[in-house]
Amino acid sequence: MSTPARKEAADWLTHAELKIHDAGLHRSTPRQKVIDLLADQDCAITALEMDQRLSGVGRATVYRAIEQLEDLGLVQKVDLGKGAQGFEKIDPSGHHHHHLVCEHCGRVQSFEDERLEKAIHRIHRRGFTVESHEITLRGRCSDCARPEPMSVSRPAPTGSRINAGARL
Amino acid sequence: MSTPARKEAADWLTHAELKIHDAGLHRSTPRQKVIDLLADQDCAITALEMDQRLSGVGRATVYRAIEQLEDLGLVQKVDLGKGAQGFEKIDPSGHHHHHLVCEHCGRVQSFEDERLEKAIHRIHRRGFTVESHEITLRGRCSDCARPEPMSVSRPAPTGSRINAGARL
DNA sequence: TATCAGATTGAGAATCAATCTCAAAATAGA
DNA sequence: TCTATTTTGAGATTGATTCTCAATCTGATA
Ligand SMILES: [Zn+2]
Ligand SMILES: [Zn+2]
Ligand SMILES: [Zn+2]
Ligand SMILES: [Zn+2]
Repeated sequence: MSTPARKEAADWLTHAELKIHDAGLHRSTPRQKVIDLLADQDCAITALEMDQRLSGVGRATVYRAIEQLEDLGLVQKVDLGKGAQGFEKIDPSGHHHHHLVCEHCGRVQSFEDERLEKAIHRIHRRGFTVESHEITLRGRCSDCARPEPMSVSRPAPTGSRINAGARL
Repeated sequence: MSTPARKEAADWLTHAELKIHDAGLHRSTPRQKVIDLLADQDCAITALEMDQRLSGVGRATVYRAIEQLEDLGLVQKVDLGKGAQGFEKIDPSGHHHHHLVCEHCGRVQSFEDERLEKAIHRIHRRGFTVESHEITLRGRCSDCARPEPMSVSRPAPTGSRINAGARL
């Protein structure tokens, strides 16, 4: 397939590999696996999930690679709620999305909103150089509509916590 | 003093105590200390910091109280960067601020922007009920202006990681 | 005020993510 | 090929958060 998303992923991969090389880093198999996995994702993935999915790559290497990619401006951390941290690639074109997180089941959706981006870019505070921004909308997805019956515990719905980019 | 901030703090405290009571929770000294401490803060404070500042209150109680207050919609978690989680009170009036986080030293400033709020409120996605939002701008504070000389390590500036509401 | 069911507490253990260590292995360039 | 550098990963360590559960406290009622 050759959806725009797939093209963007390829762009990012090329761009990432170039920057890695320029930084004088070696081209090692374990790190490359981490990069390839990130290139495949449309949205955030946690470090631990990467570690689980990548056989033949040590935990330390996963965390190290993520940190290097962060330093090179190739990936960014995103807050997935409930204290979970995820990482997703930063597209060189600047194209990006933000997140809707269901407080109840933890499901994550992505969204884009041009008006919001404009408002963000208009913000300037003296003495502070803004380099990036993160926006998270919290609430309830359709599966978890309120009002919740006054049950004691919260039987969280099943399913992946991260739902790749349904562009609504 | 009786600044607007101080008044808001008092409002929150009253509101919080009422909600605690309505929820059928007892009025215990340890939990009250947690609530009082939160009422005093203008911006986010970490759970561990609360634990350190509160003598005569067990760690478990601090975390428990925070969770209860979260469930009652009285406090919210905020991402302070570097994986640090903070908590701050939610004013019943809906008045709130967002955060600027220095990627280099971790300093946190708060800001308000009406235009941004308007843009946020205009966002609607079918099947998702937005209940709250979190916005974080990342970058460099004046003390940590780029470009950073190609030093090996990062000598983070000293000082508190959280800088209360300088409304710029 | 006495009583008691239910709420609350906290010391310490347990869990879980993330970081660190360092000897061994892999890489890039000469 | 040779070697200086970079990279790796198993396991130990750290640090934050959660859990456990017997002892204590509270609020409501008699
Ligand atoms: Zn995403
Ligand atoms: Zn944006
Ligand atoms: Zn704040
Ligand atoms: Zn807002």
